[in-house]
Order: sequence, then structure tokens, then C-alpha cells
Amino acid sequence: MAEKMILVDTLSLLYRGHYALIKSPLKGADGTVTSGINFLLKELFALIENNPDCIVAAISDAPGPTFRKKMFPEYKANRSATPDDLREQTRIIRKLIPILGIPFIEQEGLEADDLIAGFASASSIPVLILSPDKDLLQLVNKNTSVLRPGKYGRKATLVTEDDVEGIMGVPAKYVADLLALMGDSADNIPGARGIGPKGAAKLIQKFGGIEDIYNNLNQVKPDSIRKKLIDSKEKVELSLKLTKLDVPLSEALLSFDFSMKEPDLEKAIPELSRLSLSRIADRLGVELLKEEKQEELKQEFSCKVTIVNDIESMNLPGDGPVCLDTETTSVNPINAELIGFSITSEPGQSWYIDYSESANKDQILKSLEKLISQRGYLAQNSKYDSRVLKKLGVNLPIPSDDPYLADYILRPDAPSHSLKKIVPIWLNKTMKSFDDVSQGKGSLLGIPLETVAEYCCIDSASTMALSKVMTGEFAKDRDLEKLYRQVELPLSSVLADMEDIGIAIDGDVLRQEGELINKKIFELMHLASEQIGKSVNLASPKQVSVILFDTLKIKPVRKTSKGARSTDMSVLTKIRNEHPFVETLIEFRELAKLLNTYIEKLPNFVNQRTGLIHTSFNQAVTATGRLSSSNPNLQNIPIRTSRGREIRKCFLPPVAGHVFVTADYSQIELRVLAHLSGDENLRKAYKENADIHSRTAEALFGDSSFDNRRKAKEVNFSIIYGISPFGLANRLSISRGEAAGIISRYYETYPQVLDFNQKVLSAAEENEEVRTILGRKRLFIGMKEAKGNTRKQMERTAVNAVVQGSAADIIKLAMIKVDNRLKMELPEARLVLQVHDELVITCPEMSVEIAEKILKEEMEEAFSLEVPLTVETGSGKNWLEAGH
DNA sequence: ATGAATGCCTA
DNA sequence: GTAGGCATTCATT
Repeated sequence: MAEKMILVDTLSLLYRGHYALIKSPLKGADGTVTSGINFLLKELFALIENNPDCIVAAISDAPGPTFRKKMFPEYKANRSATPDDLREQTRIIRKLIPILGIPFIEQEGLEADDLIAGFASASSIPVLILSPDKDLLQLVNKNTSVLRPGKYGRKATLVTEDDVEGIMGVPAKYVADLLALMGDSADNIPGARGIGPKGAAKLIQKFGGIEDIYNNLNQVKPDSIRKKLIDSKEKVELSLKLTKLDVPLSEALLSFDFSMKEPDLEKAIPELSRLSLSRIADRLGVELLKEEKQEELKQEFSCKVTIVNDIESMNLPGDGPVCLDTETTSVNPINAELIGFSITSEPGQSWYIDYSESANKDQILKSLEKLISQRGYLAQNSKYDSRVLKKLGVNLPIPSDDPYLADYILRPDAPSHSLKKIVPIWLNKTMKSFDDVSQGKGSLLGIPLETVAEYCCIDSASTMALSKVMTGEFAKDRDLEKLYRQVELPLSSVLADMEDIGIAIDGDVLRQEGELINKKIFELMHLASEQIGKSVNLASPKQVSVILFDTLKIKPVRKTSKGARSTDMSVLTKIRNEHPFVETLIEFRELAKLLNTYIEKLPNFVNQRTGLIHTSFNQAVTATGRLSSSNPNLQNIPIRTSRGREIRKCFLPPVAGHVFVTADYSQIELRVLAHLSGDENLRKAYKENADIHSRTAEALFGDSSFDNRRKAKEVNFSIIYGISPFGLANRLSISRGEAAGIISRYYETYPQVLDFNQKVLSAAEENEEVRTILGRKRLFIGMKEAKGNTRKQMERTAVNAVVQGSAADIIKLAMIKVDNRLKMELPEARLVLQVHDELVITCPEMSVEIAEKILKEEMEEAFSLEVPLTVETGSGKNWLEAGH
């Protein structure tokens, strides 16, 4: 037989624990705030362990209005709204307590206090109430005591019958009267106007309860107090109804089963793991799950799915931007045929239209265009959906949101910003993979409509949900928000157009060139066999190193990162006079690269439908904010060697009768450095339009001879890359000491560049991040603790991130401006390529002059720096001719 | 088939 | 020394 009944005032403890740690809340593995839960469970378990024979009930306020609220609508009316993270904790605790095997009760219309009072008064065994709330002290008597938990980490105090008067100033049976007289602003209990705790206690000590006081009003002194009591009589009587805990409980409630159950570990472990409640898990004798395991247990994102035949029958709520997701037959938008699409206007409900099977396709597209032109739209990787719909004649505006880009800005270090990866992070929900839905077929064709619809609807609903939480995140960092909304979102539309326009190649010339080079490669392979007397695969660095360093006994110059003897170009240059084979190998490498990477591969990228090459400009991959290009990469087409350069001849404008116009920034990164550092000498050089490399040469070496200028140019570059004596020494083939001397002379010449570097490094240390000119961030976690080469590496990366990233910001601005201006003034002209500091457009031959003017103006004025930005332009019928 | 290692093209 | 994409080889699955 149990010897004690324990009644736990759940929410009061939860609130108390939450606010105790409000400045540094405890958080679970998924970021859920757990201060309140942790505090409550700790107190609860401690109590259970000390009272093994007890029976327990955790008692909570039920949601919805209480009888007090109905009686007095202003009750608790001036409480501010419960913070989200506290509300979340109450939700969790309602679920968690029963899982832990603890009896849990709540009753509509009643507060926890009422239930506790009811159980306490009906109990035949001693009652212990766990609550910090002073209201409950009115229940204390010979059979009932209250345990008031201390602050975090402090011991709880037990309040028995004899202790109440010391705490409240009146005996337990008058506590309700006391509270009614003095009122309570937190609960909005009026009390007697003008009578506070002291006055109320005095009255009670003299006369007893409120009824006794009013029965003896003529004895109340002084007159002022008596008058106050008379004036407030109604309010006081109402207050007593609010504070008095004497609601009788029904038989059904009183027969509530108080016995402890076995905890449901299967449910408890994942929940405790998610919340990182390891101490609680210890008490249950279980261990928390590892992180990976937790992932699997998260809930799948879900939403209501409605399949409709037209947009009109969606009955979309609200009037803000709608979220769109398309399902198609291909990841390549040029080849993609629209299967269907979903629309979401509020997370939780999505509509799907099966476009491919619809009888009124034109009508659907028209309605879609109208809907989006009225309300705007958002989408995950909107570049894709906008390109698919553009093919169908639906032109979408700049998206109002794109979580793919938002995540790139908010979490630049994330390895992927795909929906499947970011939904678990931002929304704590899992997502079905495309393969799950397409059953490994790689296509949605032949998959049941309901399956496709649900998959599609979940994508748009989750995208909408993401945009909401991310908008909240952006509110904490307006610089990032501006970068996202004013740069990345508009740029995504520009890139979509660029990818669609494409670029032509001259396949015939490429093939001819290929045959020639192929022949030469064969000759070189034969020559190599003769030179070394055996056959060797020149494309295998491993075999080549054996020939060079074993067969020919050349002394190895350098080891690779994995310890092998390196055979790369920097090594071959140093040993090219040791044996004729080296020269053969160098030429083989050059030709094989051109053939394998460009000449033979580029024709494979010509799209069958358009006859053009459509590269992908990836907007969310680089660590610095640059774009990247792939399938094929058109940002690494050869230019340095004459043979490589020839390949550029094969790139042609995508439109007949057009020519290319190119424009490139002159030394944009060094100019950004001049601006950011504010260095007087660097700024002066640029303002005087001087040759910066010559200037540097004169300062470092005394004169600007050809060779000194070349060296100075390397030094200038090395500053941008984050300088190190080791690297510069390698690059200039000098000793490390000499390189160090050059670096210190550089900093004497441009002293503020040194200051700038140091500012970047201390920012990286203090904030674990650095920012570009437009506020784009890159993280440097653990910079302060990093030592040795890791530290040096981080330093170089940090300096480079600011300079390279700022230049990338500026050219992105320029692209948006150029695109706008061309649309207004030269609509036949289109941007086709971006190569980091260069833009390429296609335009009618007769418009070259105006095109060059627009490019130059918009690029130079894209962002105002302390030094001028200068742009050089060129034009021609192919990319080689248009370059310089 | 996949991934590490090596190398090379660009800014 | 920075930032990318992508080729081949070669060992592993």
C-alpha cells in the first residue's frame, strides 16, 4: 500500500525552469529549447526516487477556457502570449510524461490547482504537492504539505502546516482570502483597491477570513481602510472565488488511476535523444541514440493533398506569393516535359494538377501565369521551374523566395542546399527521396497519379514552410537578407535566361582540330617509346613516375600529398633538360588535355533540340559566393597557350547574325583590396590609373624591368590568395628567406593592406566568420584554437574569402544591371556567359558599339568603390576574336 | 560502378 | 598560397 500521494503542478514547474534559464536556454540535439522540461523532469524523478511507495499524478492545465475565465473574462487577461519555445515544451511534456509511465491528468475547464486541491482534500493518505506556486499553500494542513523547488541546482524546501504563516503572514486556511484581498496583477485578480500584502495580512490576523472582516466592518480601523473595503466589496468577493481552490471533483475524476506504469522505452528513447535529456535517460537506465539513428526516427513532412483539374478549383487562401513545384521527365530543363505541378499558398495544404493528362492545357498555363503575375511565386531552385514553364510560354517574374538560395546565404558551409537536405534541418522533418517515389526507375512516368501528386505537393508545401522560417532568420541579419533578396533572387532569373540562350560551337572545326591533335598524340606516344625503350601509358602518373625516377634515374623534385613522387608540370619544368622524354611528356599532357577535356567532350553537350550548348551556372556551390559552371564547364576554356586558345574559335553566338561582345574587369580583386583596406598607396596608384604591377615592382625591386614586373605581379596575386613565404618562394623559385623579405617590403609599401589582413583575421577569430563587401558570410569555426599549418591555411582562406567574395558580389550586381539595361535598350542582345570577372553577351553585329557602352557603364558603376573600376571590352564573331 | 589520387584548365 | 570542374588511372565494391 502506498504511503504517500504526490501531486505535481506540471506547468508551473515547466515555466519556472524555462524562465530560470531564459538567458542561456538548454537545447536538444535538434535545437528545441528544453530548460523547462529538464527542470520539471529532474524535480519529478528526484521526488519519485525519494518516495518509492508513492503514487503520483502530473497535473496540467487543460487547453481552453477555465471556469474562472468564464466567470471573469479578464482573468489572466493581461498575460503576454506564451513564447513559442515554451508552448512547444508544454506540447512535448503532455506527450512525454505518459510515455515515461507517469500518470498524467488534465480536465477541461479546470486548472491544475483545482485538480490538485480536489485530490488533496479527497486523499486518505498524506499528500505532497510539488509546486512553486504560492496559491497552493492554501491547501496545506496536517495531511498535506507543499514542496517548493529551489532555483536550478538548489534544494527544494518543504512547507508543512507550521511553516505557512511564516511565509505568507497568515495561516494556510486564510491564504486564499489573503490573495483575494491583496489581488494579483499576474493573474489579473482585482483584490481590494489600495490594500496590499501587508494590509491584507493585518486584517486577516485580526478578524480571520474575508467573510469575518466584512461582518466586522465597523471595527476596522483606520477609516480609510474601511472605506477601501466597502468600495471594493464586489471585487473582493469575486477575487475570493478566483483564488479559492474548492471545486468538487467528480467521482470519475477521483477514481483516476495513480499507479506508475512501465515507461514506453521505444517511444521514450528517441524523444529523449532528440531533446538531449541524457540525465533523464540515465534514470530510466537507457542510453540516448546516436545522431544518425535519430535522423531515421524523425517524422516525415506531410500536407493535405488535393488533386484538381484546374487552378480555379483550388480556392487558394490568402493573397501572397504562391509556392510552385513542377514534376517533369528530365533534370535538364531543356529536355523536360511537364508532367504536373503543385501550388501551395499556406504550408499544410497543396493542390496538384496533372498537366500531362489534362484536356485544357492552354487554359491551365494561362491561369497559372495570371495567378503568379497577381500574387508572385516562390520555389525551391526556382531557376529550374521557371525554365520549364518558359518553354511552355509561361514567363515567371523574379521569385519572392527560393529556399535553395536562402540556405546558401544563411548556411554557406552546408555541403548541399537541396530540399531533401534542408527540410530536416530547418523543419525537423524527413523527406521521401525521388528514388523512393520513382521506384528506382529514375522517372515519374508510369507512377500512380496519387503518388506523384503527394510527392509534388509535399515539395511545394515544405518549400513554403521553409520560406517562412527562413524569413524569420533573415530578420536577424538584414545584410544577409538584402544580399539574398536584392542580389541572389534577381540573379537567378538572369542565370535562367543565360542557360536557356546557350552558346553555339563549330563542330566541324572542332573535329578537324581533333583529328590533327589525335595524330600528334600518336606520334608523341611512339616517340616516347623510342626515347625510353619501352612502352608506357603517358596518361598514368604512376607509370610516368617509374620511367622518370627509376628508369631514367632523374632525381625526384617533390612528393605528392600522398607521398608519391610528383610528376606535375611544376616538376617537369624543373627537369625538362634532364632527358628528351620530359619534353615529349609535357607536349603529350598539353594535347591530351585539350583533346580529352574539350575537343572530344564539348560536342557531346550539344542539345539535340536546340543545337546549342546550355551550361549550368550553379549559384549555390562555391564557398566564396562565386558562380560555378558545369555540364560543361565554360569557365575553364583554355586561353593561356596558343594551341589551347584555338578552342575559343569554335565558340559562336547562339543567334544567326550575332557577334559576341566581351567585357572584363581589370584587376577587380586588387581594386577591391584597395577599397577594403583603404591603403593610401594602392588607392593612389589606381586613381592615377598607373600600372599596378610596375608600381609594386619599383617599390619592391627598385625598377620595373620586365622580369621585376613579372615577379611583382606574382606578389600582387599572392596577396589576394593569402600570402605565405613558402608559397611565394615556390612560385618565384627563390628561397623562403628572400620571399619573406619581399613580403615585408610589400607591407612597407602598402601598410594598410597589412592592417586589413589582421582585421580580417581577428574577425575570423572573434566571430568565427568573415564578411564580404555585401555582407556575405563564410564561416571559420575553431579559428582561435587552430594551430600550425591548419591555422595558416585558415588565415589564407579567410583573407581570400573577403577579397574574392567581394569581387563576386560586385559582378553579380553588374549582371543584374546589365541584364536590365539590355532588356530596356537592346532587347536583341543577351548575356550568355560569366567567367568570374568577364561577361559575354551576344548581339546583332550592328549593335556592338551600344552593347559595349552598356556593358562598360553598368559594370563600372555596379558598385561604387574608393578606387575606379575599369572594364575593357572587345567584340568578334567568335569567342577568341571577341576576347583580348 | 564508385571513389581516391593525380593532374590541369580557368579566374 | 585562393576558388572551381573534370579528365584518367587504379584499386575497391
